[in-house]
Amino acid sequence: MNTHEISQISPDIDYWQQENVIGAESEIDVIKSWLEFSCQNSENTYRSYVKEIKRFLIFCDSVGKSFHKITSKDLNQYYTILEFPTDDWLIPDVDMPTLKTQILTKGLNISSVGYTRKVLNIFYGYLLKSSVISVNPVSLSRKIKYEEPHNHIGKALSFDAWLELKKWLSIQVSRAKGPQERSKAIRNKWLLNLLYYSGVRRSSLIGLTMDCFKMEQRGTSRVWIMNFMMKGDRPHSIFMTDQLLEELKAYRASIGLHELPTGKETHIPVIAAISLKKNSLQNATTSISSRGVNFVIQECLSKAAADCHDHFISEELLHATTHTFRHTCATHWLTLGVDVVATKEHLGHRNINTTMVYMKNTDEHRKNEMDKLSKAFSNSGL
DNA sequence: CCGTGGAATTCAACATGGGG
DNA sequence: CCCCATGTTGAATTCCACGG
Repeated sequence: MNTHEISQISPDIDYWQQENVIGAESEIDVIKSWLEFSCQNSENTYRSYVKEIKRFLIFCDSVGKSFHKITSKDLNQYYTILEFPTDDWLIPDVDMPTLKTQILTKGLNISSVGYTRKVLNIFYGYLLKSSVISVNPVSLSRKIKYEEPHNHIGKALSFDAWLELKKWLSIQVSRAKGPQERSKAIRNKWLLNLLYYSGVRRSSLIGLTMDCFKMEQRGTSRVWIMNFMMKGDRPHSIFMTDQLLEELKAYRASIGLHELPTGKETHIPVIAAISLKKNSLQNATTSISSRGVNFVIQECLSKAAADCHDHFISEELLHATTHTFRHTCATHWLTLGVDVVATKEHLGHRNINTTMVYMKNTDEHRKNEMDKLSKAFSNSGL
């Protein structure tokens, strides 16, 4: 992460005389303590914030002000630059940039400008709390309005598309030529099925070992569960469906392991990286990287789409990404009639509203529920 | 109870590096 | 020297929580 060291950004430090309670003696100090304060839980957040603050400091420099002197008018100008950069903010097509400000390849999407505003608001909020400034200029700057995407529905695969993909994955295994190709097909089939049935995020999968699968006593019955880490460093566990367990067994059998995890397999990755040198899945000890997951999935999807004769399904597959499988999991569960609370627990949402977004057609859902209720009534003679 | 501030993550284009 | 998986990083999205 040293490419993101803050100290590389702004070598000229103003004489710092702000009164503050964080003990900052320079601009860099302030930024460092802000990052430390706000990004305790996540490398990703840290990286994002550093990127934003880096770009913002270049802007501050261009208007000849230190960040604690920036006005909301300056900020409005900054938003405009980001969305509609003038030539002195754009990286030239042919030559190397001559100006320090030539950092943009194109205007940012409005949602990204909104994101920038949010991060700056967090930053200036911190400055306000630490009495470096007395008014937050961001809160007085122009609001950035944009449509929240939130159309999860469009981001899930249809039943047909998933079935097509699942079938395709199996065919790849049976048609594979040579051990290398076969290993890959087996691993890919397992990866996609795991994503679909478990609905976990890509990041939860990285570095996971077979020990994450355990049989546990829950309530009155014993169930297989899968343990992993969620967003924000939170541990989470899900109940495994029979289908997921079957896929696990199939995968383990195909690489010569015991059908079910023994509990002492911290050296066996759940999703293995297939390197060229040891071309067998059996010996693989390193987990796939996050970039690797994307690569593999993109490859599968585009090939499956090419092999598919149905134009609509083909399009669906082409537009899917890793995260699509999480959406697909949620949407399919709810459509198949799993109740919202169970789905919420499975996905690890803390707020039920998040889960509700996946409930596609409320009328259809209500109708189904009414049918269920009618049946329950008549079965119990009420 | 919902709108928004805040936090954490995924996406994708380009860069890199080691093995055959 | 090429191939392919992995790194890097700017951009875009997703999700949580809390206060009016």
